[in-house]
Amino acid sequence: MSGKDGATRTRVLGVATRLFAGRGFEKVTVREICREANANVAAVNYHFGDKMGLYREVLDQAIQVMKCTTDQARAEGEGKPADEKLRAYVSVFLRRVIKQGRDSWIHQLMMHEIADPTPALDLVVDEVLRPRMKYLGELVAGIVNLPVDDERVLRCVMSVQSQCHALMMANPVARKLTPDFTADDGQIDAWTEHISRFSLQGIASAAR
Amino acid sequence: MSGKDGATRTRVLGVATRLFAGRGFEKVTVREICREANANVAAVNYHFGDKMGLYREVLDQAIQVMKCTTDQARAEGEGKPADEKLRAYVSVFLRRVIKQGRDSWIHQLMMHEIADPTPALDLVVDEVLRPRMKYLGELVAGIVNLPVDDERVLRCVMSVQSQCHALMMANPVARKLTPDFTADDGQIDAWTEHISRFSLQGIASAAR
DNA sequence: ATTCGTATCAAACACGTGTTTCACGATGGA
DNA sequence: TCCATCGTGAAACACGTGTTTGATACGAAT
Repeated sequence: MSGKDGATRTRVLGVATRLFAGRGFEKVTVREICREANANVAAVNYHFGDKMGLYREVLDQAIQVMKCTTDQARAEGEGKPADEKLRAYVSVFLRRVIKQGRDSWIHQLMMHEIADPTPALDLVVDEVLRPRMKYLGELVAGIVNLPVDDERVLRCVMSVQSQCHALMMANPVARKLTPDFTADDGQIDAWTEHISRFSLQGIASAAR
Repeated sequence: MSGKDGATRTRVLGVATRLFAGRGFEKVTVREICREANANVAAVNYHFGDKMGLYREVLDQAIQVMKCTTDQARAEGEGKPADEKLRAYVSVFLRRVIKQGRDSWIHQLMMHEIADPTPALDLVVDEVLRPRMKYLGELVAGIVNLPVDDERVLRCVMSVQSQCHALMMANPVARKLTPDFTADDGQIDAWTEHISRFSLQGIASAAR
Protein backbone atom coordinates (compact mmCIF):
# COMPACT_ATOMS: atom_id res chain seq x y z
CA MET A 1 0.00 0.00 0.00
CA SER A 2 3.03 2.29 0.24
CA GLY A 3 6.05 3.10 -1.87
CA LYS A 4 6.06 4.55 -5.35
CA ASP A 5 2.28 4.39 -5.41
CA GLY A 6 1.34 8.01 -4.67
CA ALA A 7 -2.35 7.35 -4.32
CA THR A 8 -2.68 8.80 -0.84
CA ARG A 9 -1.84 12.30 -2.01
CA THR A 10 -4.44 12.06 -4.76
CA ARG A 11 -7.05 10.64 -2.42
CA VAL A 12 -6.50 13.37 0.16
CA LEU A 13 -6.64 16.05 -2.52
CA GLY A 14 -9.90 14.69 -3.84
CA VAL A 15 -11.62 14.54 -0.47
CA ALA A 16 -10.26 17.96 0.45
CA THR A 17 -11.68 19.43 -2.73
CA ARG A 18 -15.14 18.12 -1.99
CA LEU A 19 -15.13 19.14 1.67
CA PHE A 20 -13.56 22.57 1.20
CA ALA A 21 -16.14 23.33 -1.47
CA GLY A 22 -19.00 22.25 0.72
CA ARG A 23 -18.08 24.02 3.92
CA GLY A 24 -15.19 26.40 3.29
CA PHE A 25 -11.65 26.41 4.60
CA GLU A 26 -12.21 26.90 8.31
CA LYS A 27 -15.13 24.57 8.85
CA VAL A 28 -13.28 21.54 7.54
CA THR A 29 -10.77 19.76 9.74
CA VAL A 30 -7.64 18.04 8.59
CA ARG A 31 -8.66 15.04 10.62
CA GLU A 32 -11.95 14.74 8.79
CA ILE A 33 -10.27 14.94 5.40
CA CYS A 34 -7.79 12.25 6.30
CA ARG A 35 -10.41 10.03 7.86
CA GLU A 36 -12.55 10.10 4.72
CA ALA A 37 -9.47 9.58 2.56
CA ASN A 38 -8.30 6.64 4.67
CA ALA A 39 -5.04 8.44 5.30
CA ASN A 40 -3.13 9.45 8.40
CA VAL A 41 -3.36 12.93 9.87
CA ALA A 42 0.29 13.53 9.11
CA ALA A 43 -0.29 12.90 5.40
CA VAL A 44 -1.51 16.43 4.70
CA ASN A 45 1.52 17.85 6.47
CA TYR A 46 3.86 15.60 4.58
CA HIS A 47 2.37 16.06 1.11
CA PHE A 48 1.20 19.66 1.26
CA GLY A 49 3.21 21.30 4.04
CA ASP A 50 0.16 22.40 6.00
CA LYS A 51 -3.59 22.80 5.74
CA MET A 52 -3.30 26.06 3.81
CA GLY A 53 -0.97 24.43 1.31
CA LEU A 54 -3.60 21.80 0.65
CA TYR A 55 -6.23 24.49 0.21
CA ARG A 56 -4.06 26.44 -2.21
CA GLU A 57 -3.64 23.36 -4.35
CA VAL A 58 -7.40 22.81 -4.42
CA LEU A 59 -7.95 26.43 -5.40
CA ASP A 60 -5.34 26.24 -8.14
CA GLN A 61 -7.25 23.34 -9.66
CA ALA A 62 -10.42 25.43 -9.55
CA ILE A 63 -8.73 28.29 -11.38
CA GLN A 64 -7.59 25.95 -14.14
CA VAL A 65 -11.13 24.65 -14.69
CA MET A 66 -12.57 28.17 -14.71
CA LYS A 67 -10.06 29.33 -17.30
CA CYS A 68 -11.09 26.33 -19.35
CA THR A 69 -14.72 27.42 -19.13
CA THR A 70 -13.81 30.86 -20.46
CA ASP A 71 -11.91 29.31 -23.32
CA GLN A 72 -14.82 27.06 -24.23
CA ALA A 73 -17.22 30.01 -24.18
CA ARG A 74 -14.86 31.88 -26.51
CA ALA A 75 -14.54 28.86 -28.80
CA GLU A 76 -18.28 28.29 -29.13
CA GLY A 77 -18.75 31.87 -30.26
CA GLU A 78 -15.90 31.76 -32.76
CA GLY A 79 -16.87 33.27 -36.10
CA LYS A 80 -20.39 34.17 -35.03
CA PRO A 81 -21.77 37.72 -34.75
CA ALA A 82 -21.45 39.50 -31.41
CA ASP A 83 -24.97 38.82 -30.18
CA GLU A 84 -24.60 35.11 -30.81
CA LYS A 85 -21.23 35.16 -29.12
CA LEU A 86 -22.93 36.49 -26.05
CA ARG A 87 -25.59 33.82 -26.27
CA ALA A 88 -22.85 31.20 -26.56
CA TYR A 89 -21.15 32.61 -23.49
CA VAL A 90 -24.33 32.42 -21.43
CA SER A 91 -25.05 28.94 -22.71
CA VAL A 92 -21.64 27.53 -21.83
CA PHE A 93 -21.64 29.23 -18.47
CA LEU A 94 -25.08 28.01 -17.40
CA ARG A 95 -24.47 24.49 -18.64
CA ARG A 96 -21.33 24.33 -16.52
CA VAL A 97 -22.89 26.04 -13.54
CA ILE A 98 -26.39 24.68 -13.17
CA LYS A 99 -25.50 21.12 -14.03
CA GLN A 100 -24.68 19.49 -10.75
CA GLY A 101 -21.94 17.78 -12.69
CA ARG A 102 -18.32 17.50 -11.87
CA ASP A 103 -17.72 21.24 -11.75
CA SER A 104 -20.25 22.43 -9.22
CA TRP A 105 -17.77 22.23 -6.37
CA ILE A 106 -15.88 25.10 -7.94
CA HIS A 107 -18.67 27.56 -7.48
CA GLN A 108 -19.30 26.52 -3.92
CA LEU A 109 -15.62 27.12 -3.35
CA MET A 110 -15.78 30.58 -4.91
CA MET A 111 -18.84 31.36 -2.83
CA HIS A 112 -16.84 30.80 0.32
CA GLU A 113 -13.88 32.73 -1.07
CA ILE A 114 -16.08 35.76 -1.66
CA ALA A 115 -17.70 35.52 1.74
CA ASP A 116 -14.32 35.21 3.46
CA PRO A 117 -11.69 36.51 1.06
CA THR A 118 -8.16 35.14 1.33
CA PRO A 119 -5.10 36.45 -0.54
CA ALA A 120 -5.74 33.71 -3.07
CA LEU A 121 -8.83 35.58 -4.25
CA ASP A 122 -6.59 38.06 -6.04
CA LEU A 123 -5.36 35.25 -8.24
CA VAL A 124 -8.90 34.32 -9.19
CA VAL A 125 -9.75 37.90 -10.05
CA ASP A 126 -6.66 38.42 -12.17
CA GLU A 127 -6.60 35.09 -13.96
CA VAL A 128 -10.30 34.39 -14.41
CA LEU A 129 -12.64 37.28 -13.78
CA ARG A 130 -10.70 40.05 -15.48
CA PRO A 131 -10.28 38.10 -18.76
CA ARG A 132 -13.98 37.23 -18.73
CA MET A 133 -15.00 40.84 -18.20
CA LYS A 134 -12.59 41.93 -20.91
CA TYR A 135 -14.13 39.47 -23.36
CA LEU A 136 -17.70 40.43 -22.46
CA GLY A 137 -16.72 44.09 -22.63
CA GLU A 138 -15.48 43.66 -26.18
CA LEU A 139 -18.71 41.92 -27.12
CA VAL A 140 -20.92 44.60 -25.63
CA ALA A 141 -18.81 47.41 -27.04
CA GLY A 142 -19.09 45.81 -30.45
CA ILE A 143 -22.87 45.56 -30.21
CA VAL A 144 -23.51 49.13 -29.08
CA ASN A 145 -20.58 50.73 -30.90
CA LEU A 146 -18.95 52.29 -27.87
CA PRO A 147 -15.37 52.22 -26.56
CA VAL A 148 -14.63 49.20 -24.41
CA ASP A 149 -13.83 51.33 -21.36
CA ASP A 150 -17.07 53.30 -21.53
CA GLU A 151 -19.01 53.31 -18.28
CA ARG A 152 -22.16 52.12 -19.99
CA VAL A 153 -20.34 49.11 -21.41
CA LEU A 154 -18.95 48.24 -18.01
CA ARG A 155 -22.37 48.39 -16.44
CA CYS A 156 -23.89 46.15 -19.10
CA VAL A 157 -21.15 43.60 -18.51
CA MET A 158 -22.02 43.64 -14.84
CA SER A 159 -25.68 43.10 -15.65
CA VAL A 160 -24.93 40.05 -17.78
CA GLN A 161 -22.46 38.57 -15.33
CA SER A 162 -24.75 39.11 -12.36
CA GLN A 163 -27.59 37.19 -13.96
CA CYS A 164 -25.33 34.28 -14.79
CA HIS A 165 -23.70 34.25 -11.39
CA ALA A 166 -27.00 34.56 -9.53
CA LEU A 167 -28.08 31.13 -10.72
CA MET A 168 -25.09 29.58 -9.02
CA MET A 169 -24.48 31.83 -6.04
CA ALA A 170 -27.91 31.85 -4.49
CA ASN A 171 -28.24 28.10 -4.83
CA PRO A 172 -29.25 27.33 -1.24
CA VAL A 173 -31.67 30.25 -1.34
CA ALA A 174 -33.07 29.38 -4.74
CA ARG A 175 -33.65 25.82 -3.61
CA LYS A 176 -35.89 27.08 -0.83
CA LEU A 177 -37.68 29.55 -3.07
CA THR A 178 -38.39 27.09 -5.87
CA PRO A 179 -37.91 23.58 -4.48
CA ASP A 180 -39.33 22.02 -7.64
CA PHE A 181 -36.52 23.38 -9.77
CA THR A 182 -34.87 20.81 -11.97
CA ALA A 183 -31.59 21.33 -13.76
CA ASP A 184 -32.51 19.43 -16.90
CA ASP A 185 -31.46 20.57 -20.34
CA GLY A 186 -34.83 22.14 -21.04
CA GLN A 187 -34.61 24.41 -18.01
CA ILE A 188 -31.04 25.35 -18.82
CA ASP A 189 -31.93 26.22 -22.39
CA ALA A 190 -34.88 28.26 -21.21
CA TRP A 191 -32.70 30.24 -18.82
CA THR A 192 -30.05 30.71 -21.48
CA GLU A 193 -32.67 32.02 -23.86
CA HIS A 194 -34.11 34.35 -21.23
CA ILE A 195 -30.83 35.83 -20.06
CA SER A 196 -29.59 36.28 -23.62
CA ARG A 197 -32.70 38.00 -24.89
CA PHE A 198 -33.15 40.03 -21.70
CA SER A 199 -29.56 41.21 -21.81
CA LEU A 200 -29.39 41.93 -25.51
CA GLN A 201 -32.45 44.15 -25.18
CA GLY A 202 -30.93 45.86 -22.20
CA ILE A 203 -27.61 46.34 -23.95
CA ALA A 204 -29.32 47.85 -26.95
CA SER A 205 -31.02 50.39 -24.71
CA ALA A 206 -27.74 51.42 -23.11
CA ALA A 207 -26.52 53.03 -26.31
CA ARG A 208 -29.64 55.20 -26.41
CA MET B 1 -21.51 50.11 36.79
CA SER B 2 -23.88 47.25 37.60
CA GLY B 3 -27.46 46.86 38.69
CA LYS B 4 -30.47 48.16 36.78
CA ASP B 5 -28.17 49.59 34.12
CA GLY B 6 -28.45 46.99 31.32
CA ALA B 7 -25.85 48.53 29.04
CA THR B 8 -23.63 45.47 28.87
CA ARG B 9 -26.18 43.46 26.98
CA THR B 10 -26.58 46.26 24.45
CA ARG B 11 -22.84 46.73 24.10
CA VAL B 12 -22.24 43.03 23.52
CA LEU B 13 -25.04 42.88 20.98
CA GLY B 14 -23.59 45.83 19.10
CA VAL B 15 -20.09 44.44 18.90
CA ALA B 16 -21.41 40.99 18.00
CA THR B 17 -23.41 42.48 15.15
CA ARG B 18 -20.36 44.15 13.66
CA LEU B 19 -18.06 41.17 14.07
CA PHE B 20 -20.53 38.50 12.92
CA ALA B 21 -21.23 40.56 9.82
CA GLY B 22 -17.57 40.97 9.04
CA ARG B 23 -16.40 37.42 9.52
CA GLY B 24 -19.39 35.13 9.94
CA PHE B 25 -20.51 33.04 12.86
CA GLU B 26 -17.64 30.58 13.22
CA LYS B 27 -14.73 32.92 12.70
CA VAL B 28 -15.71 35.18 15.57
CA THR B 29 -14.95 34.16 19.14
CA VAL B 30 -17.05 34.93 22.16
CA ARG B 31 -13.92 36.13 23.90
CA GLU B 32 -13.21 38.66 21.17
CA ILE B 33 -16.74 40.03 21.28
CA CYS B 34 -16.60 40.45 25.04
CA ARG B 35 -13.13 41.97 24.97
CA GLU B 36 -14.20 44.64 22.48
CA ALA B 37 -17.40 45.25 24.42
CA ASN B 38 -15.51 45.57 27.69
CA ALA B 39 -17.59 42.76 29.10
CA ASN B 40 -16.79 39.48 30.74
CA VAL B 41 -16.76 36.21 28.82
CA ALA B 42 -19.68 34.92 30.84
CA ALA B 43 -21.84 37.87 29.79
CA VAL B 44 -22.92 36.27 26.53
CA ASN B 45 -23.88 33.11 28.36
CA TYR B 46 -25.86 35.04 30.93
CA HIS B 47 -27.67 37.39 28.57
CA PHE B 48 -28.14 35.20 25.50
CA GLY B 49 -27.86 31.63 26.71
CA ASP B 50 -25.03 30.72 24.37
CA LYS B 51 -23.16 31.94 21.31
CA MET B 52 -25.89 30.79 18.93
CA GLY B 53 -28.53 32.64 20.94
CA LEU B 54 -26.53 35.82 20.49
CA TYR B 55 -26.24 35.17 16.76
CA ARG B 56 -29.96 34.55 16.42
CA GLU B 57 -30.68 37.88 18.06
CA VAL B 58 -28.32 39.65 15.65
CA LEU B 59 -29.98 37.95 12.70
CA ASP B 60 -33.45 38.87 13.93
CA GLN B 61 -32.41 42.51 13.93
CA ALA B 62 -31.20 42.14 10.36
CA ILE B 63 -34.53 40.69 9.26
CA GLN B 64 -36.37 43.64 10.77
CA VAL B 65 -34.22 46.15 8.87
CA MET B 66 -34.64 44.24 5.61
CA LYS B 67 -38.41 44.18 5.97
CA CYS B 68 -38.22 47.90 6.54
CA THR B 69 -36.30 48.31 3.27
CA THR B 70 -39.00 46.42 1.40
CA ASP B 71 -41.67 48.64 2.93
CA GLN B 72 -39.79 51.79 1.97
CA ALA B 73 -39.40 50.57 -1.60
CA ARG B 74 -43.13 49.89 -1.74
CA ALA B 75 -43.89 53.30 -0.26
CA GLU B 76 -41.73 55.24 -2.69
CA GLY B 77 -43.54 53.64 -5.61
CA GLU B 78 -47.00 54.29 -4.19
CA GLY B 79 -49.38 55.68 -6.76
CA LYS B 80 -46.83 55.62 -9.59
CA PRO B 81 -47.09 53.49 -12.74
CA ALA B 82 -45.47 50.06 -12.66
CA ASP B 83 -42.26 51.00 -14.46
CA GLU B 84 -41.61 53.84 -12.02
CA LYS B 85 -42.41 51.54 -9.12
CA LEU B 86 -39.65 49.28 -10.34
CA ARG B 87 -37.29 52.21 -10.64
CA ALA B 88 -38.19 53.23 -7.09
CA TYR B 89 -37.49 49.73 -5.87
CA VAL B 90 -34.04 49.69 -7.47
CA SER B 91 -33.30 53.16 -6.17
CA VAL B 92 -34.18 52.36 -2.57
CA PHE B 93 -32.35 49.07 -2.69
CA LEU B 94 -29.12 50.47 -4.11
CA ARG B 95 -29.13 53.45 -1.81
CA ARG B 96 -29.39 51.12 1.18
CA VAL B 97 -26.92 48.64 -0.19
CA ILE B 98 -24.10 50.59 -1.75
CA LYS B 99 -23.99 53.29 0.87
CA GLN B 100 -21.52 52.08 3.44
CA GLY B 101 -23.97 53.50 5.91
CA ARG B 102 -25.47 51.91 8.95
CA ASP B 103 -27.03 49.02 7.07
CA SER B 104 -24.11 47.52 5.20
CA TRP B 105 -23.43 45.00 7.94
CA ILE B 106 -26.71 43.30 7.06
CA HIS B 107 -25.59 42.29 3.62
CA GLN B 108 -22.26 41.02 4.83
CA LEU B 109 -24.23 38.93 7.29
CA MET B 110 -26.48 37.58 4.54
CA MET B 111 -23.44 36.83 2.44
CA HIS B 112 -22.14 34.53 5.12
CA GLU B 113 -25.57 33.00 5.66
CA ILE B 114 -25.77 32.06 1.99
CA ALA B 115 -22.26 30.67 1.94
CA ASP B 116 -22.90 28.60 5.06
CA PRO B 117 -26.66 28.27 5.47
CA THR B 118 -28.07 27.78 8.96
CA PRO B 119 -31.70 26.96 9.83
CA ALA B 120 -32.17 30.69 10.37
CA LEU B 121 -31.87 31.23 6.62
CA ASP B 122 -35.38 29.82 6.18
CA LEU B 123 -36.71 32.71 8.22
CA VAL B 124 -34.96 35.22 5.97
CA VAL B 125 -36.36 33.57 2.87
CA ASP B 126 -39.91 33.45 4.16
CA GLU B 127 -40.06 36.86 5.80
CA VAL B 128 -37.96 38.95 3.44
CA LEU B 129 -37.14 37.38 0.10
CA ARG B 130 -40.50 35.85 -0.73
CA PRO B 131 -42.43 39.10 -0.12
CA ARG B 132 -39.91 40.99 -2.25
CA MET B 133 -40.21 38.52 -5.11
CA LYS B 134 -43.97 38.61 -4.81
CA TYR B 135 -43.96 42.40 -5.08
CA LEU B 136 -41.54 42.45 -8.02
CA GLY B 137 -43.55 39.66 -9.66
CA GLU B 138 -46.69 41.75 -9.49
CA LEU B 139 -44.85 44.71 -11.00
CA VAL B 140 -43.42 42.69 -13.87
CA ALA B 141 -46.70 40.89 -14.50
CA GLY B 142 -48.43 44.25 -14.67
CA ILE B 143 -45.93 45.59 -17.18
CA VAL B 144 -45.98 42.66 -19.58
CA ASN B 145 -49.60 41.66 -18.96
CA LEU B 146 -48.94 38.09 -17.90
CA PRO B 147 -50.08 36.04 -14.90
CA VAL B 148 -47.88 36.52 -11.85
CA ASP B 149 -46.89 32.85 -11.76
CA ASP B 150 -45.81 32.74 -15.40
CA GLU B 151 -42.32 31.35 -15.89
CA ARG B 152 -41.26 34.39 -17.90
CA VAL B 153 -42.31 36.71 -15.09
CA LEU B 154 -40.36 34.68 -12.57
CA ARG B 155 -37.25 34.83 -14.71
CA CYS B 156 -37.49 38.58 -15.14
CA VAL B 157 -37.78 39.00 -11.38
CA MET B 158 -34.64 36.96 -10.99
CA SER B 159 -32.86 39.14 -13.53
CA VAL B 160 -33.74 42.33 -11.67
CA GLN B 161 -32.91 40.94 -8.27
CA SER B 162 -29.60 39.50 -9.43
CA GLN B 163 -28.41 42.86 -10.73
CA CYS B 164 -29.29 44.60 -7.48
CA HIS B 165 -27.77 41.90 -5.34
CA ALA B 166 -24.59 41.69 -7.40
CA LEU B 167 -23.60 45.19 -6.35
CA MET B 168 -23.57 44.14 -2.74
CA MET B 169 -22.59 40.48 -2.89
CA ALA B 170 -19.43 40.73 -4.93
CA ASN B 171 -18.18 43.64 -2.90
CA PRO B 172 -14.69 42.29 -2.14
CA VAL B 173 -14.38 41.19 -5.76
CA ALA B 174 -15.71 44.43 -7.18
CA ARG B 175 -13.28 46.39 -5.03
CA LYS B 176 -10.39 44.55 -6.67
CA LEU B 177 -11.83 44.88 -10.16
CA THR B 178 -12.56 48.59 -9.93
CA PRO B 179 -10.59 49.98 -6.98
CA ASP B 180 -11.48 53.54 -7.91
CA PHE B 181 -15.17 52.95 -7.32
CA THR B 182 -16.83 55.53 -5.12
CA ALA B 183 -20.26 55.13 -3.59
CA ASP B 184 -21.32 58.74 -3.95
CA ASP B 185 -24.85 59.73 -4.88
CA GLY B 186 -23.90 60.28 -8.50
CA GLN B 187 -22.65 56.73 -8.91
CA ILE B 188 -25.68 55.32 -7.17
CA ASP B 189 -28.05 57.28 -9.36
CA ALA B 190 -26.18 56.17 -12.45
CA TRP B 191 -26.42 52.53 -11.44
CA THR B 192 -30.09 52.94 -10.57
CA GLU B 193 -30.73 54.46 -13.95
CA HIS B 194 -28.80 51.71 -15.73
CA ILE B 195 -30.42 48.77 -13.95
CA SER B 196 -33.88 50.26 -14.33
CA ARG B 197 -33.57 50.97 -18.04
CA PHE B 198 -31.71 47.73 -18.74
CA SER B 199 -34.34 45.70 -16.90
CA LEU B 200 -37.38 47.47 -18.30
CA GLN B 201 -36.12 46.81 -21.80
CA GLY B 202 -35.46 43.20 -20.94
CA ILE B 203 -38.86 42.80 -19.34
CA ALA B 204 -40.57 44.26 -22.37
CA SER B 205 -38.83 41.70 -24.56
CA ALA B 206 -39.98 38.81 -22.38
CA ALA B 207 -43.60 39.26 -23.42
CA ARG B 208 -42.54 38.87 -27.07
C1' DA C 1 -31.77 44.37 58.75
C1' DT C 2 -32.45 40.57 56.10
C1' DT C 3 -33.37 38.32 51.91
C1' DC C 4 -33.57 37.62 47.10
C1' DG C 5 -32.61 38.23 42.32
C1' DT C 6 -29.60 40.58 39.05
C1' DA C 7 -25.26 41.40 36.87
C1' DT C 8 -20.61 40.93 36.73
C1' DC C 9 -15.94 38.77 37.31
C1' DA C 10 -11.86 35.52 37.34
C1' DA C 11 -10.84 30.90 36.97
C1' DA C 12 -11.30 26.47 35.39
C1' DC C 13 -13.24 22.78 32.50
C1' DA C 14 -13.72 19.71 28.57
C1' DC C 15 -13.00 19.42 24.04
C1' DG C 16 -11.26 19.94 19.27
C1' DT C 17 -7.86 21.99 16.46
C1' DG C 18 -3.39 22.13 13.37
C1' DT C 19 0.97 20.63 13.79
C1' DT C 20 5.08 17.98 15.18
C1' DT C 21 7.69 14.16 16.63
C1' DC C 22 9.55 9.72 16.46
C1' DA C 23 9.42 5.09 14.96
C1' DC C 24 8.47 1.35 11.67
C1' DG C 25 8.37 -0.83 7.14
C1' DA C 26 8.96 -0.92 2.32
C1' DT C 27 11.44 0.32 -1.87
C1' DG C 28 15.16 0.80 -4.97
C1' DG C 29 19.90 1.61 -6.08
C1' DA C 30 25.08 0.77 -4.82
C1' DT D 1 23.56 -7.27 1.36
C1' DC D 2 23.51 -2.79 2.98
C1' DC D 3 21.83 1.74 3.26
C1' DA D 4 19.35 6.00 2.30
C1' DT D 5 15.03 7.66 1.24
C1' DC D 6 10.15 7.75 1.09
C1' DG D 7 5.54 7.03 2.77
C1' DT D 8 2.89 6.01 6.53
C1' DG D 9 1.36 5.36 11.37
C1' DA D 10 0.17 6.36 16.39
C1' DA D 11 0.87 9.45 19.85
C1' DA D 12 1.72 13.73 21.86
C1' DC D 13 2.07 18.83 21.86
C1' DA D 14 0.55 23.53 22.27
C1' DC D 15 -3.08 26.28 21.67
C1' DG D 16 -7.77 28.24 21.26
C1' DT D 17 -12.52 27.33 21.69
C1' DG D 18 -17.46 27.60 24.01
C1' DT D 19 -19.16 26.86 28.25
C1' DT D 20 -19.67 26.36 33.31
C1' DT D 21 -18.71 27.27 37.97
C1' DG D 22 -18.45 29.70 42.31
C1' DA D 23 -17.75 34.11 44.35
C1' DT D 24 -18.72 38.99 44.81
C1' DA D 25 -21.24 43.30 44.79
C1' DC D 26 -25.20 45.90 44.22
C1' DG D 27 -30.19 47.36 44.44
C1' DA D 28 -34.85 46.55 45.69
C1' DA D 29 -38.46 44.34 48.11
C1' DT D 30 -39.84 42.12 52.54
